[in-house]
Amino acid sequence: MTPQPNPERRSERARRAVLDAVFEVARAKGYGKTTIEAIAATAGVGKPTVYRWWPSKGAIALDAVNDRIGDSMDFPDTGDIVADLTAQLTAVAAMLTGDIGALYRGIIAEAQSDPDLAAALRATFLEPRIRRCVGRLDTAVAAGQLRADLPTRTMVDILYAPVYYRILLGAGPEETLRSPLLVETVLEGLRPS
Amino acid sequence: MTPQPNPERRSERARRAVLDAVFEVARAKGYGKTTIEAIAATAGVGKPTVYRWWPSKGAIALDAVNDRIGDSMDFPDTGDIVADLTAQLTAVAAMLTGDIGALYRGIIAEAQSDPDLAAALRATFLEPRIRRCVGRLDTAVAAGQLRADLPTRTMVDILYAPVYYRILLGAGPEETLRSPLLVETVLEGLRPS
Amino acid sequence: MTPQPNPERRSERARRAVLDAVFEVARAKGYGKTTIEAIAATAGVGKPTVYRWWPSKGAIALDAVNDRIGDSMDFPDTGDIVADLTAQLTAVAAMLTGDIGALYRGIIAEAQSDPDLAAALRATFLEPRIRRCVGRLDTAVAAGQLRADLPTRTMVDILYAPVYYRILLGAGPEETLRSPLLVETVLEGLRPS
Amino acid sequence: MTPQPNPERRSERARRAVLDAVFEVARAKGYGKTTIEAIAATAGVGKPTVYRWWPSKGAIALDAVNDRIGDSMDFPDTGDIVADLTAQLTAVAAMLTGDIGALYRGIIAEAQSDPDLAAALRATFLEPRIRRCVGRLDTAVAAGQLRADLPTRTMVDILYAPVYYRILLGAGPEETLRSPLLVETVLEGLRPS
DNA sequence: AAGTAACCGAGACGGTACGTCTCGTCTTGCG
DNA sequence: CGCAAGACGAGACGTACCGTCTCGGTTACTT
Repeated sequence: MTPQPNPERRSERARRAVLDAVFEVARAKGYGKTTIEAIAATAGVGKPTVYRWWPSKGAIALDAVNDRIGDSMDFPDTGDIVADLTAQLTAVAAMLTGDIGALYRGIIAEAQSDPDLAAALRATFLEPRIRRCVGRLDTAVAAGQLRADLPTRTMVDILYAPVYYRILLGAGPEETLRSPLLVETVLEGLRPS
Repeated sequence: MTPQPNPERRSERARRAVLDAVFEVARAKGYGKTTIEAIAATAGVGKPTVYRWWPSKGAIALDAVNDRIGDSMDFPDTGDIVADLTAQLTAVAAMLTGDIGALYRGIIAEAQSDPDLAAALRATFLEPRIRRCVGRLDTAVAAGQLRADLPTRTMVDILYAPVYYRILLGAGPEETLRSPLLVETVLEGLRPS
Repeated sequence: MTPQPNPERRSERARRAVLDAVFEVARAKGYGKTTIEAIAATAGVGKPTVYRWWPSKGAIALDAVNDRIGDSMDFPDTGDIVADLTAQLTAVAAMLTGDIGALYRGIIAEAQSDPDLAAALRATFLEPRIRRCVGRLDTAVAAGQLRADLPTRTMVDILYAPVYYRILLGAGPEETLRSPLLVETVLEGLRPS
Repeated sequence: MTPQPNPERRSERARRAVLDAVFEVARAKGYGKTTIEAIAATAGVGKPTVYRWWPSKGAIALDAVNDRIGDSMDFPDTGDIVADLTAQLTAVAAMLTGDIGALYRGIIAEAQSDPDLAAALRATFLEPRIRRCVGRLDTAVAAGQLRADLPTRTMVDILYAPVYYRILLGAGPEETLRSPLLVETVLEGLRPS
């Protein structure tokens, strides 16, 4: 979609170095004060190399987050939807308060005024995870564990929303991790009647 | 806390001009590309005047938003908690998708890497409104309209979270305004058992 | 002519620092490898300050040369045109082989593909000096020391040309300073018949 | 001297394409804005091929000028030294104001801060031509047409200098082509007494 | 005729400097 | 003494070229 140079000749070494560097710089100075200049310097890479492959700092960070998370946040399926959701949301909340979360919150912030980044965030990060969650919830609905008269997509929103809300609006980690309580409460509204 | 010059001699004209200018510039170029330089120029005000009274762009925007909203988003109390919450959340969602919302989302974004701004956002904007909401919910709990075994503070989080979540993670306006459905669903979980 | 900011508010400190820095950097690394970046850094001045007042490296160098030479190369008038010209041309040749000359040759080089700089070089440096030389030659013509059937302007060209020729085409200093012999020879052709 | 690859295997096609390209690019954008990148692209040649055979842009241009001029500027010998010099200098002045001249002036400019290029310019271009001129002048001296008490090498300097001087210091073409007058005047000083 | 060496095109790379933009501070009159 | 105006030091921005370095591919010699 974006007109890039020949990706076959791309240097894997440089790609790795940049993705690692964005974490390192963000840890040292905070995401807001992270500059592409510093990322390039830390990675031992020329600035044009960075700009050749990524359109913005946020795009680098998104790549780095995706790369680091990989499939490690896959959705569990033990048959118990409450336990699965609690486990998953706790993992997400933990992620959001760690190193990766610092980057991730920066990405969301930057996406507020960068539509391309917002689209990439949805397409490469949110949608796949939402879809997997939707799949798990569909199973639960089929098993009669959740009400059937509400789109599972909407359920996902209701479940994840509090976690993001608390992180982005500044709740401390301890509060965030009360999420088990949240899950149970929200699930009250999702029980089959 | 911040060492400012004598506020009694402050020019009200300059204050008004700056608060109006931040809206005008943000509307014209987007919050992300709004610079203090442009705000000062549009306001017909010297840059030092801006820096004398506000520590950052976000602080100006927060002042402007607070100034413009005033008490207009006060919480209704018709006795019907469902109607009141629906009305209030719809109003919030509408605000977040308009001119003010653009600024507001910018403030939240900037607060991700500016702790001072995050604190100011909580202290001058969120907390007062949350407290008013908590008050209304306490009344509803007392009236037996809501379950009593959950802190009303947590209820507020669960109710508002989906609105913010959808706005900040890029749902379109149409989706956002499905919030009445959300409210009802969430309230299912808050009903007294 | 060039639209600059208000020159009254210009910082004399910054101006001096830049003019000195161009000499220092050129001495250290050669004019060709002198960058505006290095000039600004050496001067302890921001790059925009440099670009605010000068359009190019050559323009800075030209200012610096003019500033340093000042009136020190004024034309002598002892009544003896041969002695005066010899003195003057020797001084020019000496200048061209020293620190100032290194810069000056760089300016001439840069002017080859920068018409604005070429114009500035003629207007602020060459023309005033040529005019003073013409004045001296006119006196000599009036005194019958030089032929009257040749424009004194052309005489100036013929007299100065060999000095520049040797410097720019790479003659060493020793050769250049044979200029007394050159002057005498050229003057043979300028004697009244 | 410079360690090059086996010249026997050199691609004549690439050589020609580069020498032609430097003219084309310089005509289109001016010598100063001519880049090796553009030369290679215009020539349809890889950058390493250029760098393999030439150390700098100036070296390419010098090769191109030498290649294009060839022997076409050979010195005439009609027996009349005044006519021969006038013809020759007029031809040089004409060359210097044309396409080749634009390149040539660029080479001289670049040579001011590139000693290798300066040396190559003298060795491959200037010296052979000066030597041929010296030969012609020696003949004239022997024929009693020129004074014998001045090294003919110096005479060459005095004769060519005004042409270069006017071109390099920015005199317009019309002035430059007054060179016949110059020649006569200068020759006054070279006549046998 | 096959093998092989080296030049070729293409173009990504680590860099440097460019000229611009915006920051937040400092300086200078004006009211 | 706060104000407008705006120059300043600082430094990141995104771009253009630099000169180097792989890559395959294509000659053109060697065996």
